[in-house]
Parts: sequence; C-alpha cells; structure tokens
Amino acid sequence: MTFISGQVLAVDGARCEHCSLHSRCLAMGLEGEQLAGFDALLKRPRPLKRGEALVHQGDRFSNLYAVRTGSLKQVQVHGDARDQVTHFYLPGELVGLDGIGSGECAGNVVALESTYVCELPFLQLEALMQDSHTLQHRLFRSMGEELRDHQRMMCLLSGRTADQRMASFLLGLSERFRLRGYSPACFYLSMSRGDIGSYLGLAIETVSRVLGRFQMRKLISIKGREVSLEAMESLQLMAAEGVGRHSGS
Amino acid sequence: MTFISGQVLAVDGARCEHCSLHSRCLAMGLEGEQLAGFDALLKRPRPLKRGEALVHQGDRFSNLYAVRTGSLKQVQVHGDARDQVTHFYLPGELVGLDGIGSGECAGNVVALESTYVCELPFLQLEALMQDSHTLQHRLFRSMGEELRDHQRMMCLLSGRTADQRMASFLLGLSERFRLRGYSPACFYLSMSRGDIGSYLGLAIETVSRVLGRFQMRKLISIKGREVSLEAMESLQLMAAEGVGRHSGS
DNA sequence: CGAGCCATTGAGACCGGTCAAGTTGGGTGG
DNA sequence: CCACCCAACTTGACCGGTCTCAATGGCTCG
Repeated sequence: MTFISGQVLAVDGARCEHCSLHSRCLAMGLEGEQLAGFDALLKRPRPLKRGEALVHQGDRFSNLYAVRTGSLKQVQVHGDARDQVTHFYLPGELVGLDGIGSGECAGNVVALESTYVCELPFLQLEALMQDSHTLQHRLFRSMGEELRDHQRMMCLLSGRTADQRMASFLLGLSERFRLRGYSPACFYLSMSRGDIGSYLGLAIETVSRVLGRFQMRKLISIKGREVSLEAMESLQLMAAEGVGRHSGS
Repeated sequence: MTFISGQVLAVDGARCEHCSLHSRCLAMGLEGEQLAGFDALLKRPRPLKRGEALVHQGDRFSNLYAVRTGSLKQVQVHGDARDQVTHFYLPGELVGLDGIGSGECAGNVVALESTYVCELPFLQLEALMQDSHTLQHRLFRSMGEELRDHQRMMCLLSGRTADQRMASFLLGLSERFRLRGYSPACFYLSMSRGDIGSYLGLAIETVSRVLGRFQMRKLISIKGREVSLEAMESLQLMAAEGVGRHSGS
C-alpha cells in the first residue's frame, strides 16, 4: 500500500490545488466548485518515456495536455522526410491548442525525456467554461500568448542571422526556466542539436558551429547538453541587434 | 436623406444576418437572441483610407475587428527600422486575436486600400460567449486556425527557398480568394513588393526576381499588382516540393 | 515637370547549406 | 574490462542562393 503510493501518489494523487505548477496552470484562479469541476475532468498525470509520442499528426483532436514535468517537442511532418520542429513544451505549458481549429492534431508531440502530462478533455473543458468566466478568460489568454509567441518566432526566422536566432533561442529558454523558478543562467537542453536546428531553421552543423563560436567568445559555456549563459547582456544585445539581413526601409 | 443613405446604408445599415460575409463571420450559426446580441454589440463598419492605421502596436487591446471589405497588413516594429509584416487580412478575417494574451496590440495594423471593418468590443464578446456555446466554440476555432496558419508560416520561413515561399504565398492568397467567391486564378495584390518581401523574409529585389522568373517560366503572368496564376499545378508542385534546404535526416 | 515611391535589373560578396571525415560518449555483448 | 557499435556532435572545405549596393525605368501626385 505505502509501497504503491510512494511514487505514484506523489505525482498522481495530488489535487490541482496542491500542484506545484498551480500558479502557471489553466486552473489558476479557480475556486470552490469550479476548481473541483476542473479537478474532476482532468485525467491524472500520464507518464511518457523519452521518445514516446503523446499524440500523432492527424489524430482526432480531443484533449489538451498540461505538462507537469519533463519536456516535449512538436514535429510537423510534410510528406517527404522534411520533418520540422515547431514547438518545445516545458512544465506548465499547454499542448494541443493548435488542434482546436481543424479538429485534428497539428503534429506529432514527442517526449524529450521522462515526462508527465495531465489530460484535459476539451469538450468538458468547453462545458466548464460556460460556467466559469475565469476559466474561459484564461484559456483565451493562453491562446493569445501562443499566437504572440508564434509571431515572435516568425520574426526570428525571417531575416535574422544564425547567431541572432541562437541567442534568442537560449534567452527564450532561460526566461521560461526563470519563470518556473529554475536557474535562468544554467540549464539542461533536453532537445538534440538536430531539434534545435530544425526549430530555428538552421542546419545541424550550423547549430554546432554557432554554439562553438559563442563559447569561444565566452558568451556561454556548453558541455554536451549542459549550458550556462555567461554573458546574458551580450546575448541580449546580439538578439535585439539592429539589422540581421535585408535592412528594410 | 436618400443621398446620405446611398453609400452609407449599403454597408452601414445592414444587419449581420444580411451581411454577405455572414457565412465566414464569427456570427455564423448564431440565431435568435444571440444573433441579436451579437448584432447589438458590434460597432458598425468603420472606414479606413489606404495607409491609415486601425490600431498601433502597444495600444491597449480592447476590440477585435472583422474585415468587411478591403485588406490590411500587420506590422511588427522592433526598435530600429526593422519593421516586419506578420499578417495580411482579407474580408471575413478577424484582426486582433494576438492581443488577447498580453492585453495590448501586437503590432500596427494598417489598411492596404480603402477598407471597412466591424468593431467587436472584446469584453462584451466574452460576456456574450457565456450565454452562447456556439459563439465560444467559433472563437476558439478561429484562434486555433490562426495558430495553425502561423505554424505553416514558420515552416515556410524556415528552410524553404525563395521560389517555394513565393509559390506558397501566391497559392495561399489564391485559396483565400476562392473561399470568398473570387477568382482563385486572377487577383489584385493590394500589398507592395516590399510588404511581400518582409512577410516572406526575402529582400525586395529577390521578390522581384522570383516573380520575373515565374513569369518567364509561364507559371504566372503579372503586371504591376495584377497577377494571374497560369499553372497552378506547377506552383503547387514547387511549393510542396521535396527539400528546400537542410534535408533533415 | 520634377519629386518621390515602387519596381526591375545587374554585379559582387557573404552567410549558411551540403558533403565528407573525424570525434566523443553511452550502451551492449563477449 | 575491453571491443565494438551507433548515434550525436564537431570540424573543415567548398559551393550556391540570397543579400547588398547601385543604377535605371515607370507611375503617381503635387
């Protein structure tokens, strides 16, 4: 009994209100029966092994997922071998919003390491939102934020140099870790160089070279997938820096 | 009286249910008092002259806008002169969704020609959604579709050649016109070459060269801003075509 | 008619992709 | 414990697409 509960309950039995990510979750701000309703509709954390898929591209969309621990990538497949990473998900983030439009999952979502996610049936979520203005508002906010992030990404991909893309990427991760209470200067990259390259629109060799360059200039130090940002200001400067390409008018 | 009503009423006085875009609008599927509520909350079409701004980056977000006629571009400004076009809006499309997340407008939205938009106060929209599951669902769908579009765009910008980007862009416009009942083969580009270049992450000279190349190959014919797609299959082939750059594994 | 914007066209440079070897490191089996 | 393998990563040389700079033509508007 205690044997079973040991590792399972720690993650599995916790109610939303006790979740360490509560403040970053959709459920934030819910109270009383609405929180209870939310608690009731979500399926308890589901474990994924590294490399295991949460959903596949083209699957019927029916759930959102909140990342509890670990991380995932979303991969868009285009006929040929032209896979493309479109998203990385960290704890507290919501997976699947892009399926709401078409009713099917927009890409394969794959765990980058051992990962737990909470499953939120969307139909029930919609129903619950009818009673909870707060929940409705929060979900709209989440989608709006994701739209904004995508726009930033589009700006990044369009007309910025490899160095600028990488600097933005590292700073973006740093910020996301900071918000979650981890060190913003020192973290582990759960994704491969290939994933990073695909995400940033760079060849894997370029990723490697840029990271090497950064290290030489003492902007970062990196060993394998353990990275630490040594000169964040310089990175910020580089990321924001004037013109990357086509200066515009 | 009739003098005034002539051009104003034609656009201004129409109820939602009589709007020619009704089937592509948020209001689609609403009936009875919910349609009336929607009708009541929206401010009647507002005219914009070419080059006039609908909202400015950083403005407090408070409305969505539905394009009635004309077209607009959204421009992201980054400190320096590095403007970047992130979106083109056609009739029936919803402007401003990306402001929901942060509470402020994500970019300047500027009319590309004489344009009418309907203004939808978001607070009232949220309230109305509490009573109308249909409306709530439709707005979520709209946001989901935009997320999806953004992902497609990210894939386009990352690792596709100039030719492929341009082909996708033209086909995308074509499809959007088709859905609105216009000719998918023959249309007017309300945006400048510079806007297209900024949107596609290409230098303006490249845009010009690619279009020239397409014309030489008899894929399109273009004179100024009037374009007609002569060989859509070839364009589709080109857009989807195997590997643009970094082939991936 | 000149000013100014938009678009086209050419020549040259450079960033980043591609190809091709290495190198490292973790896991497996003898 | 070592040999081996495979995947991930690094490094170098070369090449090509696209940016940049510059000059020119066409259109619109004052």
